Amino acid sequence: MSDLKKGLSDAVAAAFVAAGLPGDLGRVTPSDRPDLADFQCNGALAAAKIARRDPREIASLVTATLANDPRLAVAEAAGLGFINLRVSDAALADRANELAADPRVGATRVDKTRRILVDYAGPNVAKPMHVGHLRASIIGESIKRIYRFRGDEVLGDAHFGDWGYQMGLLIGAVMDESLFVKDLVEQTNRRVSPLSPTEEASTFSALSQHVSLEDLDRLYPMAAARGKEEPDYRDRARKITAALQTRTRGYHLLWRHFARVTRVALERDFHALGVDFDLWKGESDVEDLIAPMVRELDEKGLLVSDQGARIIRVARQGDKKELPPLLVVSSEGSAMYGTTDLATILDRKRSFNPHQVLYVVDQRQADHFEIVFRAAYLADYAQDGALEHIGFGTMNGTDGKPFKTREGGVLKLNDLIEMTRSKARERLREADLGAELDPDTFDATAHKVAVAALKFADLQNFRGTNYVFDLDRFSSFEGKTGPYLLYQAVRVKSLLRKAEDTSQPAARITVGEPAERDLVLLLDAFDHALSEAYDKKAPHFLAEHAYKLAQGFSRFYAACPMLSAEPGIRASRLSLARTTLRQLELALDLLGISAPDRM
RNA sequence: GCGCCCAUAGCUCAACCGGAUAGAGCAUCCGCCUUCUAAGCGGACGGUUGCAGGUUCGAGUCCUGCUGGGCGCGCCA
Repeated sequence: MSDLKKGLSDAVAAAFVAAGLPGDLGRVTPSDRPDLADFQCNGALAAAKIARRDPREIASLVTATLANDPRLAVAEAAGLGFINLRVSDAALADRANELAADPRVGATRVDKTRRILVDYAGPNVAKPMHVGHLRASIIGESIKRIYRFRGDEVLGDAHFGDWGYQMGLLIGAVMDESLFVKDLVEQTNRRVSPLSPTEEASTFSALSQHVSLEDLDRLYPMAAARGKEEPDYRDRARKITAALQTRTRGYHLLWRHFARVTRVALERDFHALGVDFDLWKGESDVEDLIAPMVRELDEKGLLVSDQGARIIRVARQGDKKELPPLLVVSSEGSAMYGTTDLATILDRKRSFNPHQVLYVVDQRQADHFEIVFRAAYLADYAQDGALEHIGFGTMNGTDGKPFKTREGGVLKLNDLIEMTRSKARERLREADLGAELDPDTFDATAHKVAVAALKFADLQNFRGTNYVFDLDRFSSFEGKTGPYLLYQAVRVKSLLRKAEDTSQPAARITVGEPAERDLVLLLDAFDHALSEAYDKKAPHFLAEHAYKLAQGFSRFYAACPMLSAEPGIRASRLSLARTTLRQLELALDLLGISAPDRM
C-alpha cells in the first residue's frame, strides 16, 4: 500500500517518461497552494532547464497524459510550469477506507530490516537525573520506537555510567559515614573465598538498611567537592577505584549495591516518563575487555606512544581541523572514557553485531564521537559509517542560557516532572475537566498530561537546535502543545463512546465536505512524516504531523456534526474519526506519549 | 587562534533533493458554546528570512565574505 503522494508520483513519472524525459522529475509534493490543488509537481521547471524547452509546454504535455487518470479530478498546468493535481473525492474516499482497514494506518515498513542499537540517556550511578538527561531520554526513546515500528530489530541501551573515579569517591564517602558499612566492607575485602549466593543476598539486604539512594544523592556532591579540594581525599578515592577495578571483594560488593539501588530508582523514573530500555549495559561491563583490546590495538599497530600516553591518531588528509588523537591509555596507565566507548563498540559488535549504532547525545560531544568512531573504523570494530552521533542542542532557560533553577543549581528531573504534574492538576481543575474521575485516575491523567507537555515541547523542535525551556509556556496547555493533542484524542474517544457503535463493522467512508477532504489528505501524509523522521533521525517530523492531524480533526469536528447526522453520513464520519484516533494515538506512541481515555 | 552549529513575525519554532502568496503556536484585536469536551473553531494584525555579494529563469534553502550568538579544541566524563 502506498500513499497518494507516491501513487501520483509514479503516474506523473510515467507521463514524463512518455514525453521523453527522466521519470524522476515526476516527484509530487503536497501543494503550496491548497486553493489550487492537493498536490503539485515542479518537474516541468527542472525539465525545462535540462531539455531547453518551455516549461509550460512540458507541463501541458504531462497533464494531457494524466487527464485519464481516474484518481484525478483536476490535472492542469499552471503558472510558470507547475503541474497541479486535485484528487477526486472518490479516490480520496478509497484511500480513507484503505487506511481505515490498515492496522498500521498507512505506515509502511522498511524494505530491509537492520539491527540497530540506540544508545541514549546515559544516567549515572548515584547522580540524580537532571534536565540535561531529559532531551536524550525523550529523543532517544522516540527514535528507538520509530525504528522498531518501521521494522528494524532495535535495542535501546541506557549506557549506564557506573564505573570509574566517582565510584571510588562514593565508596570512601559512604564508609566514612557508616561504621557498619566500613566494617562490613573491610571484612569482606579481607576474604579469600568468594561469597556464596546466600551470603551475598544477606549482605545486600544489610546494605539496603544502611545505604539508600538518598544517601548517595547527598554524599556524592559532597565527595566530589572534597576530591577537588583535598589531595589526600582524592588519593584515597583513586586507590579505592583501583582496588575496585581489581575486584576487591568488599568494594566490589558495595559498588554493586550502589548500582542496584540507583538502577531500580532510575528505571522507575524512566518508566514514569514512558522511557524503557532493553539493555542497561554499564561502563563496568566492558572493563574486562579493555586490557585485551589494548593489546590487540597494539598488535594492529594502531597505538602510538606520545607524551607518556598511548594514543591512536585519527586525523585524516583533508580535514579542515586537526582532530586530537584518541587517548587510549593515559600517562598514568588508566583507561579514558574514549577507551571505554571503544570497548563498548567492540562489545556490541560481538554481542549484537549491529548494522548501525545511534548515539543520542548532546551535540557538544561531536568531536569526541568523531574521534572514537574513526578509531573504531581503523580497528575494524565497526563498518565505515555504521556509527552515528545523533546530536541535540542544549535546553536553555528563558534567558537563553543553559537551564538552571532560580537558585542557580541544576534542576532535578523528578522535581521538574512534579512541577509539571502539579500545573497539570491545577489546569484540569480550572477547566473543570476530569471532575468525574476518581482521585487515582485523576492523578494518572494529570501525569499523562504532564508527560505529554514535556515531551511534545521538546519533540516539536528539530533536535539539532537549542531550545528554550519555558515551563509557564508549556503548561499553559494552549495551542501547539502536548495537552492539545491529548485533548483531541480524548474528544474522539468521548464521541465514539457516545456513538456506542464501536462494535459496528467499519462503515464505508465517503468524502464530501472540505474538512473531510483535508482530514483524509492529512491521514494520507502520515507515512511520509514517519519516513522523514526515520531517515533524518528527527522525531519532529512526526510531531508536526501529529499536530496537524489533531488540528485537522478539530476543524472536522467543528464543521461536521456526527451524532446528529443522517445514518450514512454519521457512520462514515464516525469511521473517519475512529481512523484518525488510531493514527493519532499511533503517532503519539511513537513520540513516547500516551493519551488518557478522559480528561 | 582553529573548527562546528545557529540567526526566519514582538516571543517560541516550522518550511519535504532550489519553485507560485515563507507557515504554525503564543501575545494583541474581532467573532463563535439552548447541539458530539471552548485545553476548542473561524477571522484580523504581524516578514527586505542578520548584513553584503555571487550562481540560477527562480534562493530562507547552494557558494564567498562579514557581523552577532552558542559550543568544542588529548591525560574529567
